[in-house]
Amino acid sequence: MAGGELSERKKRILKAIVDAQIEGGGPVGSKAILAAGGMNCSSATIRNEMAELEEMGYLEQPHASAGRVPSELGYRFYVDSLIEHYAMTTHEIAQINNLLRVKMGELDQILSAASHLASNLTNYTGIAIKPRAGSVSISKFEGIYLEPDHFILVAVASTGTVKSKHIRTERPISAETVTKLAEALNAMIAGLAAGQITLPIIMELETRMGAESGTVGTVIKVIYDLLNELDAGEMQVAGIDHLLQYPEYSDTAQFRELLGTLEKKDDILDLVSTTDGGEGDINVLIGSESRVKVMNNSALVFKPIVKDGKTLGAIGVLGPRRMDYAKVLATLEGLSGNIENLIQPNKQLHDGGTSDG
Amino acid sequence: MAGGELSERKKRILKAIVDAQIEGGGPVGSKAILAAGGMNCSSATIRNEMAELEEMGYLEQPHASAGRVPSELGYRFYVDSLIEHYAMTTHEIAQINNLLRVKMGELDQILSAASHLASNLTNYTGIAIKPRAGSVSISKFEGIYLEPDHFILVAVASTGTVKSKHIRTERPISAETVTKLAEALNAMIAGLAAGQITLPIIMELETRMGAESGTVGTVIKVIYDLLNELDAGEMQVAGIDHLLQYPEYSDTAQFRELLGTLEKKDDILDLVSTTDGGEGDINVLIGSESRVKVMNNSALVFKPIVKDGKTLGAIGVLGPRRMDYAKVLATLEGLSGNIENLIQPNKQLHDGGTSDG
DNA sequence: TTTTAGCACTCTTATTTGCCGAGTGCTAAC
DNA sequence: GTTAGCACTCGGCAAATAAGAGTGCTAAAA
Repeated sequence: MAGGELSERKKRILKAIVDAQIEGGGPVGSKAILAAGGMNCSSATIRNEMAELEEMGYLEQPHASAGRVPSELGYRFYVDSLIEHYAMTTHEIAQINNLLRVKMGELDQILSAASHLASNLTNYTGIAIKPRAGSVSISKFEGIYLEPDHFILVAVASTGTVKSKHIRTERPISAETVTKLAEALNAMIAGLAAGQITLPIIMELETRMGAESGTVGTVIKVIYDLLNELDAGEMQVAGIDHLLQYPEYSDTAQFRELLGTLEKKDDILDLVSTTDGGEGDINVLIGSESRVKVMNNSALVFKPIVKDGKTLGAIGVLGPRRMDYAKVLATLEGLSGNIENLIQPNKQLHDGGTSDG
Repeated sequence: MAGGELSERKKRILKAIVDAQIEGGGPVGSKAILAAGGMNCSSATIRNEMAELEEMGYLEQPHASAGRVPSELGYRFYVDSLIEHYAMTTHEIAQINNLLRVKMGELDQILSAASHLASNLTNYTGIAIKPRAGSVSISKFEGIYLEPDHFILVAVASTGTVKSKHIRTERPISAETVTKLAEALNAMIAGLAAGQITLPIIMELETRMGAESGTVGTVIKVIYDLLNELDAGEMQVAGIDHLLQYPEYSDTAQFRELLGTLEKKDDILDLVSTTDGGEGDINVLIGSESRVKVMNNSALVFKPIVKDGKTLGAIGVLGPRRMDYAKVLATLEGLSGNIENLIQPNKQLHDGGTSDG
């Protein structure tokens, strides 16, 4: 892991192999490395070195007469120690700035736009996530009266997310009752996580509503649902089709499984929600490091979006294990920086007086 | 088209071919039809009939020494005239009832659940759509004050959809101003489609807000965005992975295009929004009938969800051209019936006092 | 001790060839 | 109008062959 255990030449060879892998595809042999340049020795020497690198676990050989391929450990070492800084083109930078500047408003929309952008800039699959969280609460309630038996409950979550639910009552209620209900909820339920809404609180709520307590049961159930939805997180995927351009996804059955995993969302949502490489750092999960078996020859890179120390979301990229890490890392850094600027009210870069959340 | 032009025996042969196609896959020959039963003639006669059916355009021959395959016209005739009623199993019915009964609340969620269900019950891809519409308006506004420079605008659309936007103001405003703004919007903007919000109206709105008119410009812009989002429709896809089990999607490049189309949403959203086979009827688009070229060997079946004569959404199924139309039609009928029950307040089947929208 | 050149060997991939069988269309008899 | 029989066609499969890429090893050179 230290990296010091590899001679300079071994590093150079490993890097050459990973680089070739990233653009090319197939296994790479000793002559190809020589041809790539930067080596002042013969192919025989390179062969010897490669044999040693294989023994150390950095390389693998698909079969006896093929070239070498980096192992998971090889990629890990590359990402940790050999990666070069990728300089985004002005065009790429402009794309990030433009799209996100136009998009304003909800974090959902920003994340969604960001995942599309991540996908298009990198040619892999983009992912936008609102992580699972155990302790989301609702900071503000509001009721919107529509008809005598129909109103809407709007809830602003502690994360800033706004959710609403239609509620139909069995007995007619008035607009005033709805207002009163919202006030009561703000007084009693606001700030509580799902687990903290206890029976005594509900009973007090009913007392407070007095004769109009009929809907309290329904409303509480709706709030539970709301909090659960909020806790459950969200995930959007963009540009899955990009993956099909890479031969590692040409196995239909395997790709189908991956598609299923992406649709089910659970696994990846869990993964991102529970993996934290420290405050807002980029995470790189290579192959089996992700614990999701269908992603064993894929890599997932993601970066949390943090505001005031709270993780509000994450954007990521999913691609083949041999993805262009340098480019992906740079893109995600660029995107997340932009997003965090957008959502930090203090740092707001005003453009035309529009605003955001 | 009339169907009368086909002899009873030709119909039976065509039906046998389509049926075999639906479960089996490959082209079907005269002997296979004979083996399937129901024919009281020899394979030679069947061959003769098939040759005629091919000449009429109902069948096609992939190559000279293969069996026959139904043409688009063949499938069309099958769907229009030969299809048999599919009886859902009690298990299937139960699944529909259960899942949709538990799910309550927003149409979005119901549609989403329905598309998943459609996908799982049919083993094709499920689609949930809120169609594009040119004339969505907002029936009710509400403002939620959060901080001196930060409030939320909540809008209830004429379709029942609730949307919200965070708004940050340049100058501090009070909670009362937010309330007043919402009232003014309800008085002046509610009920108007995007195109109807004219300058005079905006100016009157500013007058009405008097000294606090500073945010009107921002708010109007947000409302425009809101209306555009509402007009643009929405689309969700569930169970794309199912498609990969069918050999017609084994061509990676082609499948990739289809995936792209499903992600872009535009084409299909347009298609569903502009195709109306009359009030709430099921639409069956086979192959090139859909005008979307990547769907040329697919079929799209969808059913609008109608409430009070207004189309609020649609659920559909996308699969290979040789899909099990009988099953798909039955499933969509079952689902849509259930959904419409759920959203018709008059017909509400109460369960435990919870409610829906 | 390290590096290099050379060579035999291995294993994959692509291509060719030949064969089998499914299915047809046609003709002639029923 | 229907059926049996038969020659013919064409795709798919499998074995056989050829080509190539890359390795490991040995022995000589630095």
